Amino acid sequence: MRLSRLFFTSLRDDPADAEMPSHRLLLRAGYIRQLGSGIYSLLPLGLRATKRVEQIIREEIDRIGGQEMEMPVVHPAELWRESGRYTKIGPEMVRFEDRAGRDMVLAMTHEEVVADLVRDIVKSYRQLPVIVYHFQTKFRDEPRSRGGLIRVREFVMKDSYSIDVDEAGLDRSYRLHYEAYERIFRRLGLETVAVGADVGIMGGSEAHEFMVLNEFGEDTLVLCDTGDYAANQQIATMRKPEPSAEQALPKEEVATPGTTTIATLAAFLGVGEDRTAKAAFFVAGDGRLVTAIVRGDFEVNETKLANAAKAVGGLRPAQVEQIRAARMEPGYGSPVGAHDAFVVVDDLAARSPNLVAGANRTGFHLRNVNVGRDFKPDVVADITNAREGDPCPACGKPLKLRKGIEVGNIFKLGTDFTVALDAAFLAEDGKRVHPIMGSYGIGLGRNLACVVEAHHDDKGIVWPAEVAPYAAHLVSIGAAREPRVVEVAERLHRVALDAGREILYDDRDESPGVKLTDAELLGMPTILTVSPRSLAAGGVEVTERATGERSTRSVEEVEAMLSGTEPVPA
RNA sequence: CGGGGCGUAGCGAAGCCUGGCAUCGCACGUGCUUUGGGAGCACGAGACCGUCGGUUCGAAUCCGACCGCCCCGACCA
Repeated sequence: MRLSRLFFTSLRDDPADAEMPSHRLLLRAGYIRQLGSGIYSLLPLGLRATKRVEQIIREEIDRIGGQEMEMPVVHPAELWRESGRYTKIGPEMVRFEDRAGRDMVLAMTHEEVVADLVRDIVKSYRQLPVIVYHFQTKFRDEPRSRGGLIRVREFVMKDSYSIDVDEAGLDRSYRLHYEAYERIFRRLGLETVAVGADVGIMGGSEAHEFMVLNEFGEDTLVLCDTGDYAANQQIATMRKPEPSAEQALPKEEVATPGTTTIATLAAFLGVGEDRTAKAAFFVAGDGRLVTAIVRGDFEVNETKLANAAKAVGGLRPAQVEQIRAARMEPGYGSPVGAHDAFVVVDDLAARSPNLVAGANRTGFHLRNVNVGRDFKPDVVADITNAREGDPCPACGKPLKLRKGIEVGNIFKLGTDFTVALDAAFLAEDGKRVHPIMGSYGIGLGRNLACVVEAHHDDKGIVWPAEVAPYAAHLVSIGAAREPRVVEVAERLHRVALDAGREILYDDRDESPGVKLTDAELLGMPTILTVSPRSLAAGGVEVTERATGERSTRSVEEVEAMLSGTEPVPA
């Protein structure tokens, strides 16, 4: 590909609103352009790199028996009503009507369509197991997109779906994907850690997220150095300290003016934060107020809380009026004397005696509050966030908190979708059975961005060979002065083309500085420089982008490399 | 949705406070020179100053509303 013809332009200056290296570099090097918030065009270079990511994924999913197909982006809303997600999912799903007034949605994911196809096609256990997958556009109207390609609203995802006869089959499909993902990320040059994760709107029983550690990551990971524990903070557990063993003392009210936070309260009373109870207020799907109580030295984990309070439905932060309606006072709140609130207490707080808790009266707290004696919890569960340094639940060593970007996920869905759509097959014993599904996603653009995050330097992108849009970047220098430069460069380009291994050829009439700088910015693994100087030195200067290592090879040698009789240097 | 910030040429910015000819660098076009690390000179093209409304003799500048984008939070497979 001649750079003079390529639909592309590089930017000399960093775009003002790009913060992450991948965003900055993909923009500057002419791989992507933004159309709107969270909506990007892939320019020719960007598409080529994405196709290479796609091909790696395709090969690895094919290898575990996946069958590629393609499902639509626009779905009849009816299908989503059948699964129950039409109402369960909020405004992140785009809904509209077609000309006939039928309700339609833009696909956020494809479990419904797969279940619908299974209902149509799978009649017998003999047809299972099956893994199907496709690369398809998803649209999710995220409340906030960010980080260039890291979090967008429209993106292409590889989503695969396993359909199995029983749990053992699902375990196998899940394991196959786990292993395929490890191979995919290794080939992409990404170091990942698989963490246990919340199942979210997918439902089901088990999920892992493959995470790349990155300071711009949106998820917090809880990791143990020994490698025996890794989980998303949303579900991470830890060993909790043993509360002091003491007798329950009589409750007493104490004036604590201006202490609306645990820190100010503990300081005012001269006690540790671990001797206080913290209240957080939410409103459940059914409108009830949910009060979460944790010890003051811990924080409420909303995912765990939502799972513990499942009985009352999804949670939203409560308004002041709603808290007061339940006879509690924000800043000085506790379930003592409250009414009509669903109370979830953390297991540690429940076991900790004589805590300081809100008196539900501005400027006052209660000493020696004891859960069970002074108020009754509806649920006692682990609802706190793991903290840096908390003991690992597996081995007791201190846990670490790290930021990560989710590059892939795998879910055990179970039979939720097949039951909802009544997709069933006849088992060996003649009984109607709902197959068990799994779903497995990898976002292409996000992975591309993560590759750049992991493979760049101060000059530009440094593509791993497997992802590079072109294996080599040929630069001609001094072409105007020396006809032989053009001759050699053109011949090398021709040779590569004829061998079906197209390279990027900078034939532009630009200064050497511009061309070399662009070559480094664009990031192909090998830079081939043809100039009067290189010809005088015996041929073509070959630079490995990753190491900066340079050597001069004869024209014939380079021709051989490009025509494939020798591997293309990488 | 809450908090903060920003919208001036393709990119990056100044001008706005204190109203009075639309400014700079890079990029772009033409010509000459130059050619191994973002070249030089000359000439040139390119902006309804995000949109709408208001104030004013006069608005990029002041006021109001709206739209868009970025960052933090909430949210999220």
